[in-house]
Amino acid sequence: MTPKQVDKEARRLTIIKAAIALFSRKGLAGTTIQEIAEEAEIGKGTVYEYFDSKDALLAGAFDYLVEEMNRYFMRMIEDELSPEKKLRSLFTGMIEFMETTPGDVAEMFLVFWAEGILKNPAKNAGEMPGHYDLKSLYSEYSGILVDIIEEGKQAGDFRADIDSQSLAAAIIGSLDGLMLQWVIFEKAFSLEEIAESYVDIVLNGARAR
Amino acid sequence: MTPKQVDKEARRLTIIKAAIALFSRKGLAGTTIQEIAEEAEIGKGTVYEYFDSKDALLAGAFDYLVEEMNRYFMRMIEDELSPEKKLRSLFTGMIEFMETTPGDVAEMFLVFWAEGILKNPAKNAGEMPGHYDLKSLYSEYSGILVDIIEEGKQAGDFRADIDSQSLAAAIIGSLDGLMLQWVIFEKAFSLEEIAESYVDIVLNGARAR
Amino acid sequence: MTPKQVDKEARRLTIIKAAIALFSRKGLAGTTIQEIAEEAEIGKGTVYEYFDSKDALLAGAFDYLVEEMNRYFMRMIEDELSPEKKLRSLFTGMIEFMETTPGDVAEMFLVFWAEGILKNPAKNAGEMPGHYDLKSLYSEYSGILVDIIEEGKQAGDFRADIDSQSLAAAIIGSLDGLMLQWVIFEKAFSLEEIAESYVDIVLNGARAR
Amino acid sequence: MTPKQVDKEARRLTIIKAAIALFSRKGLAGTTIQEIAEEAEIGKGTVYEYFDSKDALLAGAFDYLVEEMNRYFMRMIEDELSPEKKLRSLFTGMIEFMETTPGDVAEMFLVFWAEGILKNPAKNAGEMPGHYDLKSLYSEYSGILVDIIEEGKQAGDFRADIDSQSLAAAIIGSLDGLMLQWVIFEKAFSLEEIAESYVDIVLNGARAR
DNA sequence: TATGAATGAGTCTTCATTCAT
DNA sequence: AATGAATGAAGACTCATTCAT
Repeated sequence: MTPKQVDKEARRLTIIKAAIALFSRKGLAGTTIQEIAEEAEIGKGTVYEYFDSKDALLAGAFDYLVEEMNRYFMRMIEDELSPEKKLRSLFTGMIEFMETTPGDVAEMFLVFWAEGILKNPAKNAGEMPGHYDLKSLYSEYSGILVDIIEEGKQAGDFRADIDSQSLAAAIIGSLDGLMLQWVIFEKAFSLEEIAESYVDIVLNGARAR
Repeated sequence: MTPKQVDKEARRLTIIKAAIALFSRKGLAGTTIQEIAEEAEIGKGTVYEYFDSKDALLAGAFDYLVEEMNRYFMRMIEDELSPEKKLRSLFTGMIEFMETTPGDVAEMFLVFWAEGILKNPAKNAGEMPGHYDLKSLYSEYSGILVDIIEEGKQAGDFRADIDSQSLAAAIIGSLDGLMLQWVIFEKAFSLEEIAESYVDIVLNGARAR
Repeated sequence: MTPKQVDKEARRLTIIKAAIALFSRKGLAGTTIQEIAEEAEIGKGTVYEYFDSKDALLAGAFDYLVEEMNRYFMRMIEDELSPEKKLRSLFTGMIEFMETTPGDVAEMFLVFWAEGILKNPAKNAGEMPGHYDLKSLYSEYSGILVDIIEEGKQAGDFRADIDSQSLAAAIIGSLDGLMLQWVIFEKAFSLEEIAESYVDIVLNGARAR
Repeated sequence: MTPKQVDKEARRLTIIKAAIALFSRKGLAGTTIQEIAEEAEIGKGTVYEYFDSKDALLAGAFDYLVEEMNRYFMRMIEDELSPEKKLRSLFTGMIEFMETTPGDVAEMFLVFWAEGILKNPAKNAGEMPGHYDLKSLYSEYSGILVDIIEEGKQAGDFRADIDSQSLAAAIIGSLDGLMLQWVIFEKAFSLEEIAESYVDIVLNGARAR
């Protein structure tokens, strides 16, 4: 009566992880479904039982990584830390996330950037099945940062003349830019160290005195 | 040397520009040589008279854009400006460059990032004919910035305890991150405005007082 | 024999009817086993409990429809009608059969023709598991017609110089051709009406006077 | 300046003939583009230089065969023959056409019927790139026949009470049904002979006296 | 030199069939 | 007996690259 019993959620995750491992190393176009199936140790057809298309798989990988990232960041921020501490732990959290999460997270985001923007449905009119939304993601994170910065301005920690939106954008951009250089230089430098100087400069510039 | 030579150079450029127009809109994998030929109003075979392969064409586009960018930035910096002015004009120049140069420069850099890193010969052992070198580019720009920052430290404009390397990286990363958000939000915000706040924060944090 | 047996037979029929509904609408190649299972409201695997293969299922559908058709026609002919009446009721019966039987019978026959002839084991040397036999079917029906025609010749109803075989073929061909046009014109004309004129012409031509 | 010189029209025809040879033997679904390419002695990709898809190729085959058929029939009819003679030569022409034209014309029409009706755009809502139109074809031929029959009625050759539309349909249907039986019986009987009896019956039934 | 016709390697995707539960 | 998860063979189609003209 009952068919083969499988933990579909677990297998779905296996496939996503296999996909991330390969996409992050060879890009979307450079990776075949065949390879993903082999990495996940399943048959090629099975991938299609869980994802409708290669693009849907990429979207699945996006959702997975974003959720992981959220888990990390929310933890960093939710406590009773001071606004400046919160911003610092954002950097720390991001670094920890990138170093802890298996697979090359940074490279994977590169892929999300390229695919998400170049295949943006708004630009190239046409369908884009299950495509993820970078804009929402960045808006969401920006909103969180704006709140923290406003809190800091209220508390008198940050200069009152600072535009929260701009600072939020600057911080997010710094994180992205940092990550980008990290992968460009093949992770040859310590992310912690440079992030430290990085955040010092940005926060120093924002600090009221 | 001969008049023919000039002609060839012009056509080479036409092809590169056609390629940039398309790569920046649809990505490398999403663009066919056929389309590039059409955009350049030449035959498909002719593309191969000027470039050995699609990858070589991408490399050609990279070299072209980098040269254009260099022209811009060197002009911004070569004068007798103060170190801080120089750093400011770096942002200004970048924005001007992106808004002036025909084609979607920012998106094109996205492609360079993704392709240049994911197909890095160092990672994927194997030949990578005519592949460009993001590392050298970033090193070069970093070096220029370090010189400016050192000059600023010498002059007492910047805090002495600042690590020039880190600040340089931070500035470059900021530019990249800014550019990235610009394309993510479909250029809906003013690059000038946000860059202004951006550079204020960074320089404020670096300024000695 | 056992109650289970009855149940199996009923389910077999359900599957066949589901298959007919789909094959007649989308063709053999255009229909998946999955769809048939869904239409029959059973699991995909269950289809294979009743039929060894998709081809066997087509053969099953053929046998089922032919039997239904036979039931119809035999009833039309078995009585004490005159030969001409019998021939007329053949047309009537065929029309009634096509309009009464659920599913698109006419389209289904189109599928049988195409598959039965193009995959004829005699032509494409090789096994053709469970393939039905159009030739026998047509021979059988031809035989029945020949008998009726002979009877009519004996009785002086039909011209003596008529070749029974040829007339039989002509009548069967007329029915098929009529059916074909009916589906080509998407059943936009009345089958009854045209069949009436049709049979008039054929019988008029055959009638002795 | 000029590329490889090829007679594109001739090559297109070669491909169509190869396709007809294979489609008529193994059906549409049973034939691969690879096989067609081999039959035409060209590369697989070349087929796609001439036809956008397998379906477009089938449509091309349809157009080709219909044109060939038209050429035949128009020749049969255009002269100063009597209406009855014209109808007779329609049968003759069809037989000649089927026996003369290389490839299995009759089987090919079977494929056109099945594909053209089952994939009819009107039924299965959706695109149907370059699909041929059986309805138009049959309408056109019906129109021609109606004209001939009307002419015959005018001339007093045919009974006045005959419905031209119906007789036209009956004649076309007869031709189709005849053709169908011919392929069902693997062309084991003489098409000429049976057609002769066939047309005798039909025309006899239509003849005024 | 310029061209586009030819090509086949390579890929996504489908789906009939199998089989563990 | 019933099921649907797994599978891989198979095939349509794409496109970078070659090369005859």
